[in-house]
Amino acid sequence: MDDSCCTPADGTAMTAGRAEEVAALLKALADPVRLRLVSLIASTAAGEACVCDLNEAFDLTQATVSHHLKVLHTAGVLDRDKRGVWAYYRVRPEALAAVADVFSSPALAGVRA
Amino acid sequence: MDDSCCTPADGTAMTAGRAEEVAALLKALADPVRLRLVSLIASTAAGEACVCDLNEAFDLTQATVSHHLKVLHTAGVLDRDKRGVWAYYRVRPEALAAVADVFSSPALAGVRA
DNA sequence: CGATCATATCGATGACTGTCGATACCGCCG
DNA sequence: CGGCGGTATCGACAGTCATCGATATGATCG
Repeated sequence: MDDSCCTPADGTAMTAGRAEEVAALLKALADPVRLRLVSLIASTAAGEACVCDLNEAFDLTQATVSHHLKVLHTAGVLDRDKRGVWAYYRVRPEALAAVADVFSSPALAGVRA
Repeated sequence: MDDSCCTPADGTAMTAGRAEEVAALLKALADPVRLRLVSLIASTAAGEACVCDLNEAFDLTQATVSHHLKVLHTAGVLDRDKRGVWAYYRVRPEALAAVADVFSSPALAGVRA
């Protein structure tokens, strides 16, 4: 009867609740436009970018870019700072680090060779 | 006229093409069920799991679990290995490492404090 | 105050996606 | 060979999402 089929999990796996959290964060980042937005903001010398610049970087409506920024902000990836007429966004490094941690953690990446 | 508003990007940002690639990978992972699937498989002693186990771990139809496995396989996150009647999936560590790398890279995470 | 400009919000629309039941495919066992 | 059981695929449906044009909000300038 060899091994029926199963190699049971050892309880190390991610809980359903944590999976929901991580999925929410990933969903915010799983879009080409939003990835480029984050990348653009992160690559500025000041560590922040104003919406006027971001609008011009894409072939999209101002409404659409604003929507993407809102999604990233709601997910905790970006911080908003309105100064005068202009709005500035900056990256929250903890959010990105959280993603890096999940996929560097032995529980996931540590599939021992 | 102070600083009109802009802090221009320095060309370090992610290209549109790369953003598409990364987004495709993230989209495959940005789902609670799929995250748990990957986690379950990665946490097995053998580094692989058969579909019969995975089906029982969720309150979902066998068709739905199979669909999620296909998405992960197509995205390059999982390897499939059909042995006899049973199908075994294992995690491709490179795929997860790729995600970890993107979000550890100075271009994104290196927003200096 | 009124005009103007930057940004956010709203409502609509077309595309995509997670889920299901049903069914097809394919090794296996008797 | 015929039936059985595990897995993948198909078609449908409901919910979500990216995008847009139009409009609201709110700060600045003349």
